[in-house]
Amino acid sequence: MASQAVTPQSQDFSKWYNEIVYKADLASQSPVRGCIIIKPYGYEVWEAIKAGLDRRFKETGHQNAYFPLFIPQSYLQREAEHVEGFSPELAVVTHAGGKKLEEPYVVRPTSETIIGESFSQWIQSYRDLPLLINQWANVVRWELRTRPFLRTTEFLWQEGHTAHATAEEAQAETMQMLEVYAEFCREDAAIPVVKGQKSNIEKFAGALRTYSIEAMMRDKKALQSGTSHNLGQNFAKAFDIKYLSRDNVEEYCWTTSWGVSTRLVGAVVMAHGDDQGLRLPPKLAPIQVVAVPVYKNDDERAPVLDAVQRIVAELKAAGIRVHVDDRDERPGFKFNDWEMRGVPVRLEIGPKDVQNDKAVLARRDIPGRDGKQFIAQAGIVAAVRDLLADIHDNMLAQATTFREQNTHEISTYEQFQGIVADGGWAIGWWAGNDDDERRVKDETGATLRCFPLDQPDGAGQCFFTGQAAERVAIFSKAY
RNA sequence: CGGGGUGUAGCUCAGCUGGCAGAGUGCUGCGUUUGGGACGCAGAAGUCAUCGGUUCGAAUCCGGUCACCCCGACCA
Repeated sequence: MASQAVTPQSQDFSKWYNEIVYKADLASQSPVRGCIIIKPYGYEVWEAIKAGLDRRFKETGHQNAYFPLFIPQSYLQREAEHVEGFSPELAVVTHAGGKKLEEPYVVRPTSETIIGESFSQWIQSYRDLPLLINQWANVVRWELRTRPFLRTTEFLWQEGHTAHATAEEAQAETMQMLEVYAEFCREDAAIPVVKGQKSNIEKFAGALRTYSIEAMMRDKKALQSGTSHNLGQNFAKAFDIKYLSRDNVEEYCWTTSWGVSTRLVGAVVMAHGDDQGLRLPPKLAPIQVVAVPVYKNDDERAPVLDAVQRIVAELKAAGIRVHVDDRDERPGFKFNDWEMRGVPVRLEIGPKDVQNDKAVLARRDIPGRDGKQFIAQAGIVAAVRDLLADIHDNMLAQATTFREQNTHEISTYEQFQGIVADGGWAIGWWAGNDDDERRVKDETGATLRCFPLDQPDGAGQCFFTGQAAERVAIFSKAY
């Protein structure tokens, strides 16, 4: 049951976020430290995310498979950077079946190693390439600090793993999947993202290059919402992933990996939510339209419910996800309750509407009277369909405007510090090295989110070192 | 792993100068209500984190343990 008011975003954003997660019934706390229980309503949002992505993966030629949860510890050690990056956050199984294991198993933090081992067996010839695999799975990373959906010890995700004959093909795949993520965020989640390349410090342990999509949350912080890695030949060499070329020469493959997780649920909450609660983009909303019947007494009840059932049947037949709230509560309570849960459209039908063959549609993205329209019952399916499309467009536009208003070009470190202190993204020319990047982080709390793929023409002067710079970077506080 | 805090009803918490286990909210039932968070009446609900100690008597005082939260460190 969603209940009463929520802490305003402006007062305490973290508190607001936590309350939304629980009050909108997305998740509940679990007995296990750092883990959450994803409740049916939250899981349905994840299922919609999965469906949207899975369709796109298939359309781009990928197939799903499933690899073991347990990975022999020695596998991780085969790629030097990889093991160094992950060892602090591994959960290791040392005992099983009442006995100490000969070799411990690591609970997968990601599957490059065990999938690489398989790839080395599956791939013999250039004819076996490219190999395009995806896995939907759970992974475990023993994080010290967790937050529901954003960073949990166990989480659900997908990890794509591909092998290619050439460096160019691997790079093309890396960029293609980054675009798939960006397109999904825009078209299904109504979240605008910046595609960019990660700095050396932030790149994936074992990758040649890491790319990410970065989204701005309502508190102006950045959330890395998806990553795509060009792994070069690092894992191919560590796992002996080789093929015989057309010229009968043995060559190492070029591999990629890419993933998004249940963190996306958190992204949806923090990119769209307001002080009334969650706001779900129509394509991901488990319930797109909630029908609330309104009546004063038993005489009014029957005809109102008849009309509701008739309209709901029409909407369902048109493939719209509808729910009738026939609980014995007052309408006002239901309005607030469904707003907390983020349902995009509310359909109200009362005695007056039945009399006039009308209905009321209220949209979640525009509060109050301005978001209400009185329409004829005939043609309601088309009206709802148009409204859902319009809500998506409007939510995307709102989020885009918000991001633009809070992204600032800077050319000096002083300006930079001002922007970071006020919240928001700072974008400027950057030529610093790893140490410079760490210093900026230590001094301001902001990290280099990415070098955007869309770069301005020409060159400039680094706002930190004063050196000539070829690229601009986005810096921000991040989750 | 360092510093601080909290464990009492499903949830939020009061009770802590030792003396019958409490409130708000939620839940169940009945009735009145119903176009923006209604109200009345009746009810169910607890190993007061845990183990030990002091005491005639412990939610309350003392000690140990465990768990969780916040800040820091850590972090695809």
